[in-house]
Amino acid sequence: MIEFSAQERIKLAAAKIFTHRGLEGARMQDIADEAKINKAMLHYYFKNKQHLFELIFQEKLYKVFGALNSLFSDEFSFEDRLRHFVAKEIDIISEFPALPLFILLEARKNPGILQENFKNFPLKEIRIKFSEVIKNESDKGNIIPIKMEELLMNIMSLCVYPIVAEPMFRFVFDMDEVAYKKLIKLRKITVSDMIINSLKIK
Amino acid sequence: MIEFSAQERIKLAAAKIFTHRGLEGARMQDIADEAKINKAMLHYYFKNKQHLFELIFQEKLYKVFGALNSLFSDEFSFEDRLRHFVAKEIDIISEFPALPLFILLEARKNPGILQENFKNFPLKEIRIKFSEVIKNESDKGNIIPIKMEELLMNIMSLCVYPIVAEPMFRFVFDMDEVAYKKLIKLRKITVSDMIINSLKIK
DNA sequence: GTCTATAGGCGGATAGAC
DNA sequence: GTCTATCCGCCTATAGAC
Repeated sequence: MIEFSAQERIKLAAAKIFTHRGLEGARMQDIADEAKINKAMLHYYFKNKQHLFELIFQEKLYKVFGALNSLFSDEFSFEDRLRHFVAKEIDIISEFPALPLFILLEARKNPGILQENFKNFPLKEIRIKFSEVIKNESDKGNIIPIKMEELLMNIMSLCVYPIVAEPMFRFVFDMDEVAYKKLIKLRKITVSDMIINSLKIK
Repeated sequence: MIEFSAQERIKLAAAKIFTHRGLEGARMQDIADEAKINKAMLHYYFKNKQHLFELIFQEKLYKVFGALNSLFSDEFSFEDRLRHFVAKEIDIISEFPALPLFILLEARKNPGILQENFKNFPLKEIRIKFSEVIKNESDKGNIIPIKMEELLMNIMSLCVYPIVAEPMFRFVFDMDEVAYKKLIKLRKITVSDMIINSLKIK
């Protein structure tokens, strides 16, 4: 069992509380309890609640978007890279199921927050690269032509939403946690299959 | 222009503020302002914040699930009903884009809330009916066999997530609001096509 | 670095006049 | 039914002892 420093424990605790309850819903006392630390110490290590929040927000944002890079590799076929991306995205979101919810809620409350926390990330390059990859594959006759936006949106939706919406789907389907986790794991295959199938030339 | 009573204005305002900011993020003052009414009047018409919140929550929940019924009609083909359901779901969510976010956030904070607010809704019957419909179609050789859970999850994900995640996708794709709305509208067709295509027997 | 005690403000709720 | 004034508790933040 690795020991974490106070600072690390606070960050882990803050990530958990903020992602589950949002900025307003989170209580500094709850973060302190979770970190097994005195409430005053939060203000010693991090100036204030807003400050701590922004730090966590930025870190999580980078993590979610970082997975996009697995779409660009020369070693593997386009199909393999898609399968890999789907599996990775499902793993990342499964680790923090409330994370997209948290990011989206904050982005709706504060429309500029994505820009502010994302200045150095090469989004434009990723867009261009991914468009090129798709164009390449369709020029070679491997897949139908499709807009980068539509494809990415479909993949993300099929991967992310079932995890984010676990409480709702489990309620609708009357499933227990174990059965649901199994279903999500299975989706690494079924979602990949569905996406790849939709790209096949008829 | 129709005039709304104070009570109606409060409910509309509360729906807007709660769905955008969540229970703790919402300010009674903001709801009052939005309803063009005095803050004290909120407590005259509705006992307190919690009370008002639960009312709105329940109403919205019924609306989201009500759409499921369009999957069962004798007049239309299975394919047509799927197309209709997709279009309806996209319309409902577009009207209140933050609604699923709000429901999911609250469901994570308070796991029992769905049960509590949903006692009289015939979820079990809907599950059974939908399974039967699918079984029927696959027995007739119209579609591949598929689990009710998987199909519904795919449809909901492809419809709901792009609307819920508008701030994020617009940021990633660098799109303005008009272009994004157009893209979503187009999805009534593309999502239906994708779903129906995935059910086709090869 | 850690903790206790407390300041200070925000926001939900209510009293009471009209 | 409507509004103003005000109360009060909760929660962030800080002062200050150790």
